[in-house]
Amino acid sequence: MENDEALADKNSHPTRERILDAAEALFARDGFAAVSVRQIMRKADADVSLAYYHFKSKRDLFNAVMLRRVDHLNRIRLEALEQVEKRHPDDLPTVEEIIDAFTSPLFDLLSSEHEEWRHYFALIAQINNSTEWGGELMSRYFDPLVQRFLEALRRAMPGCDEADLYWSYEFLSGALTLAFAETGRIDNLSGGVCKSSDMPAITARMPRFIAAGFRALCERKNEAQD
Amino acid sequence: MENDEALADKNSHPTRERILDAAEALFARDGFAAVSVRQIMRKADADVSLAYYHFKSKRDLFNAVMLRRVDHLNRIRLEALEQVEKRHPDDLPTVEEIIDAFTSPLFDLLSSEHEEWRHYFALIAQINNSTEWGGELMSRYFDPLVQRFLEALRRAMPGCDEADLYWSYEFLSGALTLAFAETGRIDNLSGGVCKSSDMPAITARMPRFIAAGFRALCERKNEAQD
DNA sequence: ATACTAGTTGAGCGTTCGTTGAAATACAAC
DNA sequence: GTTGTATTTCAACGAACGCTCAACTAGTAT
Repeated sequence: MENDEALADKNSHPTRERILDAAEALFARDGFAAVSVRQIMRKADADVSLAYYHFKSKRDLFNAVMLRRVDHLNRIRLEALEQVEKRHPDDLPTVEEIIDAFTSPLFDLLSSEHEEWRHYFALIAQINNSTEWGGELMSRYFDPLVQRFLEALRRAMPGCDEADLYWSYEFLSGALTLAFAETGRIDNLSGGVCKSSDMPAITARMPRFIAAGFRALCERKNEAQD
Repeated sequence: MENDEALADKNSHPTRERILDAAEALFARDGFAAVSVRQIMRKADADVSLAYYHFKSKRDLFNAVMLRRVDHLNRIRLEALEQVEKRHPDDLPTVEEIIDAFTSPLFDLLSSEHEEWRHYFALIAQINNSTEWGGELMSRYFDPLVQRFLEALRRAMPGCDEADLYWSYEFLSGALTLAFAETGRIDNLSGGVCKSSDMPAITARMPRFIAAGFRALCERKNEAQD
């Protein structure tokens, strides 16, 4: 918040993208309200008023930061699901395979050299857990894709109760966003045994954990419904 | 952010508590940085400088908001765990029972008339998913209690891998905080089938979902460990 | 009544906020 | 070169920020 970080190379990218990169990194670390436009432009190595020339306002800049990545994210996740379904021309994909198609594209983005996505996922975690923006923004960006995945899950678990399915997704969403936020909490709790940034460790565990949860809730039969 | 909400009855509570209540509600809705001290004191119906008399700074006020509830929270959760263990003088509690002891005290707080806790949980959700504060603050407040629960889980799942256990808790933590944040996301996604504020619906589902996840990760045997 | 402390008030310090407008530059097409 | 458009610079607006200080009131004890 106080120290100016390494500022962007002025000739490496066009100004508009440098602003988006700087805003993404700062919003992700400190949140929308805690970051000033001046701070962003200092990091982007450009004049303050350029933020209002390329984007109309601070809020619109925030939206632009979000929209730059959300389309690509939705596309590769949809492709992963279609890939899984193509692998099952006759039978149906399992719950594990569907959850894996939902999560593994994110792992791929973080395992690669693209540091940029790390900031984006930290930002998503903040928004998802925000009372003021969470419900509306996350729905606007991701609900169509999520509905597509829920449809696949309904087929994998026929007769599944609708409320059970939606709540299961809520639990998945919470676990996923926190794990990707890399807050360092697990580093402290485990005394260094686990590291927030250890993506392979998450890849190996989350689909199994989440799929078991879905099964326990949505596949239960002949039981009282609270 | 713009409209001043119903301000507190000046004679109902002492000033110090009115400030804490107002700060809690506003921090929970808009986040630490988005709320000004003036805004808080307007809602508390008290002069700005009283915030700096009763608390030293905005940041210290925030800490006071947190500390007011965290002790009570840790105490009733510990009691719930001890209650479960007392119910098993000879054998061990099941994973479901331990998870239930971890979560059901929260449900009780929200199911009762105490609207105040609702704000607090929304605040916790923000902090837990914050890159800058999440790791440190959450550990400081909750790690001793969490360690106590993890110990019980180790006994319930002997031979459990340590990393599996810590990651399982990370998933639990994410699912729990999002569900309690009541962001309204599930209302949108489900088209009204589910409601964020429906605590009985969560009570009936979360322990089962989470316990199944723990079991799937920590009870697996004779498998490759990536 | 006096003295002491806890609590409250209102004015205002210096700084930063989001945002804007006019002037300057860059770079293309004619 | 001239025109035109896209981008950049610089200075500044009013408003709000976190915070402080000296004065004032309320209550309690001597």
